[in-house]
Amino acid sequence: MNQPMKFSQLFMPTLREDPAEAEVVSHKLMVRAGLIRKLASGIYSWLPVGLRSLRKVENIIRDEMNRAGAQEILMPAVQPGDIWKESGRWTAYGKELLRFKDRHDHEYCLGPTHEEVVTDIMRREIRSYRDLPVNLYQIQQKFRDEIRPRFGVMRGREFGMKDAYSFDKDDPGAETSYRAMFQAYINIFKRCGLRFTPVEADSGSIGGSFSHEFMVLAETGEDAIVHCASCGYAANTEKAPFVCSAQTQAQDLDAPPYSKVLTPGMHTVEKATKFLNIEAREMLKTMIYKTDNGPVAVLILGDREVNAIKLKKVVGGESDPELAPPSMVQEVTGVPLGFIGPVGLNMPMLADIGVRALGRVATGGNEPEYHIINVVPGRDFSVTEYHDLSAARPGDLCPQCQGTLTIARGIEVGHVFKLGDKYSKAMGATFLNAEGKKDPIIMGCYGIGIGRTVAASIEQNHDESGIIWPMPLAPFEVTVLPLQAQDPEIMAAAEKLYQDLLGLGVEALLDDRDERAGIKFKDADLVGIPFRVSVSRKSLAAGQVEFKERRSSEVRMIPLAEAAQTLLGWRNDQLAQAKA
RNA sequence: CGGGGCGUAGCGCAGCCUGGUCAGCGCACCUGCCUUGGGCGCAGGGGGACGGAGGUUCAAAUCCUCUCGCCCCGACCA
Repeated sequence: MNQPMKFSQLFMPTLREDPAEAEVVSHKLMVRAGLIRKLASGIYSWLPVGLRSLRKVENIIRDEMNRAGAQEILMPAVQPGDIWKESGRWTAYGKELLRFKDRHDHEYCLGPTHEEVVTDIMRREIRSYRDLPVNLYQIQQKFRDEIRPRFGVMRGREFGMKDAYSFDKDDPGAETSYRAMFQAYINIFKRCGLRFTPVEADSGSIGGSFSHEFMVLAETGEDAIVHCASCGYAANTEKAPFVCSAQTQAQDLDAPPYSKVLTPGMHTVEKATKFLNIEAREMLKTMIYKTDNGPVAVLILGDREVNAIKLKKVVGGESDPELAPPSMVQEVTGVPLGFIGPVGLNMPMLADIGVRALGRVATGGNEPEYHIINVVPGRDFSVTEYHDLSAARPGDLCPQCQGTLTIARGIEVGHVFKLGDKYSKAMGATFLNAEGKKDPIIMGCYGIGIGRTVAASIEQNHDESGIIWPMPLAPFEVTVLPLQAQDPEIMAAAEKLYQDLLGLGVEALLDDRDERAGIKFKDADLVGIPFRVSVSRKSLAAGQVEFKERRSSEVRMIPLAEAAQTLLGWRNDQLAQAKA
């Protein structure tokens, strides 16, 4: 890693202006500072300086993964379609899976993830419970044909990822593996100098959640997370349980019989509630979803949105439930979009728990151009089951402490997930337990987006002048600037300091270009090297060099003779601090 | 997949509506002088034939058609 590097030889094409195509700071700065270049939409090359930071993230990950007992492997990027058919994902995965055929017309895909491949490895080799547990990981390029690549390396199609897979003989073992990875992730992101929070990504099943996302808090994050200030609870908005703020009410037995109201053209909650002069939450909307187990009706409060992930958990199946297209709605219910209601609807009806909080509601009339009012759940229709089906949102109650949830944005840099026996069962990865009986291996998977972690770090650490690397990710730790490069004395002093730093194991960059001081300063700021040391006529006359910290802008003079040693100490302080 | 925008020199852009010395500006690059602690100044210079294909026209960067690429927004909450 500590390759000597002089600026005059370094391939680091910096740009004075923002690239036209970049939207977010990290993308702009990564291009401007010469870390990356685009080849095609969502496909990037990493140039030397960017690669150095990328490698640092990788090495921190390796270090922590190895320490947690995982072993590194490398699996193929190209995978045969067969194993995907075995797992059932050949059809379930959707368009993000880039498929193609080889010359023999055999089907292949570019791996978006590697559950199938590792499971295949393990099913061939694992015989006995004595062979378990095992945890394997790799750092490799993945390909997902994203609908809309965005934000540079943050949501690319090809991207570097660390993925680990744990194999255990039973649930307690899998839980232990999960916890070890969870802790390793905390260590990793801490060492990367990120401000992050692990977030529950599963709607808390009994015995705790076994899916967490590691979110880096940033304005430009693509994910919304809900957060409770009072107890620290955090969860992905898509997955957070919805705690109904109102108490469950008894049926409103005083309600008059329901009655039809002509509501021509009022096919949205907004229009209908306005027309009926009621609040959106007093309206029950009926959504028809297409699921692997057939169409279902989902009943939910008018001001809420269905969370497809929660729904999937209830209905089961491989693929995500999708909202039924209008034609299908008509076909299944006999009613056009916008007027469906639970009364007289003959199909499975799942209701959100929020519905229970209402004694009487208005709903679609189940007849074109009609709504009905004074509908009492339980009296006028009965639902198949009540479930938590709506997406959480700010203002909801915290599921842990009854505090109020607020919303924040985050970048998902890591995800730990207990898979259970999904793949091992489907692909026949079994072992003989102590009783000599066959059991499926219990798996877990654990991913980290590497390039995304680099981008997230920049998103969190920058100013108007450029990147501000945290020491552990910095492509170079110190840059030495001879301000008058033509002056042999200055150049010699700078060169000596540079060599001394290298000798001490400090990653130094010597800006030996014959450029004006301003240009060197600008580039140093742009690239974000944490420590800058200037050697000039003025400073040299006093036997000193000028030190400037990128982050704090703090400037101080240090004696030239002790400079290397001093910088080493400060650098070590910062590295140690990141670990603590 | 739907909507919108863009493609002119390495980068950032103007020109297009109202076809005809419009191929131009800033930065970068090259040469020389100068300057030397925050992208310095002056002078000179090289580089593109306007994403691609086809068409209209006496004439096309400019108008039309197709095509490729890139970017943004949206993707059905009944």
